[in-house]
Amino acid sequence: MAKRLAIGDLARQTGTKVNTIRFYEDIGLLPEALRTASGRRSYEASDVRRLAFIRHGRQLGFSIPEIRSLLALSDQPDRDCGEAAAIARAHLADIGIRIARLETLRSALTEVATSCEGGRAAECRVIEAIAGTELAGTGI
Amino acid sequence: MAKRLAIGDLARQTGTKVNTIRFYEDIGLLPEALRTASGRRSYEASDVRRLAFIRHGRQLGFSIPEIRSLLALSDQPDRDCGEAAAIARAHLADIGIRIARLETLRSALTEVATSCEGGRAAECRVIEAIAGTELAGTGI
DNA sequence: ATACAACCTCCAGTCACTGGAGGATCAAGA
DNA sequence: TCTTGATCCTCCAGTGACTGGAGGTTGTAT
Repeated sequence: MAKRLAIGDLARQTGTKVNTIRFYEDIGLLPEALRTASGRRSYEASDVRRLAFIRHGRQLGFSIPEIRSLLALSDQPDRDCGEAAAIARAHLADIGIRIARLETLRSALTEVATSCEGGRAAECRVIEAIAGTELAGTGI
Repeated sequence: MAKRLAIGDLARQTGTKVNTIRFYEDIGLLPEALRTASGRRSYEASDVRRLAFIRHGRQLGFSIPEIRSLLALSDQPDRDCGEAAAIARAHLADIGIRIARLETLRSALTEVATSCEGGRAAECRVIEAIAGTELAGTGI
């Protein structure tokens, strides 16, 4: 039969802490794991993919409700594909905004990081640049 | 004498919530405010600048410990500012990774959205599209 | 004089985890 | 077989960075 993974294996394969996996199960992001006779959680490859997806999504700054809705996309039965497309489009708009914000942030930080020539903090342009940075309206 | 500001004025001038200002005082990011005879906090221009610095730093994604060390640097102008530049560079690297990931997600979702729109029983395998995405060389 | 906005302190809640106590179970070596 | 140490279990408390609210006081405009 297919090889099953203990929670620690799943944790190692996805770079997630064991407690976090149990937390995701608690809040319903991961389905309730099958248990061994002794009560230990037992996983398979699809759990690795789902959890990897969740972790990527979190690293990208999506909230758990947002990830829930992204996951719903692939959980959709085929007949609801139109709805899935709508969800995907809604996220696409959001992602465009996020990318734009991060690019604004990147250029601001680039200026901040490159302007320091070393030396005394009194002349440090990093601090000046942060003091003068306006990111108003970017929603960051 | 110089004009003093109430906490609400400081809040408006810096786009900060009143409770957040009190919180920053609690954790020592802002010095303990002077008080009026009736016990209300009273601020001056330097507090506006310090709080603006804190808020800008937060918008740039610096943690409170990081902001604390940036503030310490500008409070002690004789120290070396290489630390400030290092903090900024670390954030730049992180932002680069996030932008790359979001762009990957964008193209995957575009694929999902367009294939679903085709009307056929599309395969909305969002998890595989994103979970399997490896960003080589990002260290994650 | 009376509203009512703004202030005060203190505390609880949010989100997304993270860590630890206290106890059971498993796998490997002596 | 026994023992040791890693891993697992549940449950609960703590973190970071706020946010909001209760309950009470003060300032100001009419």
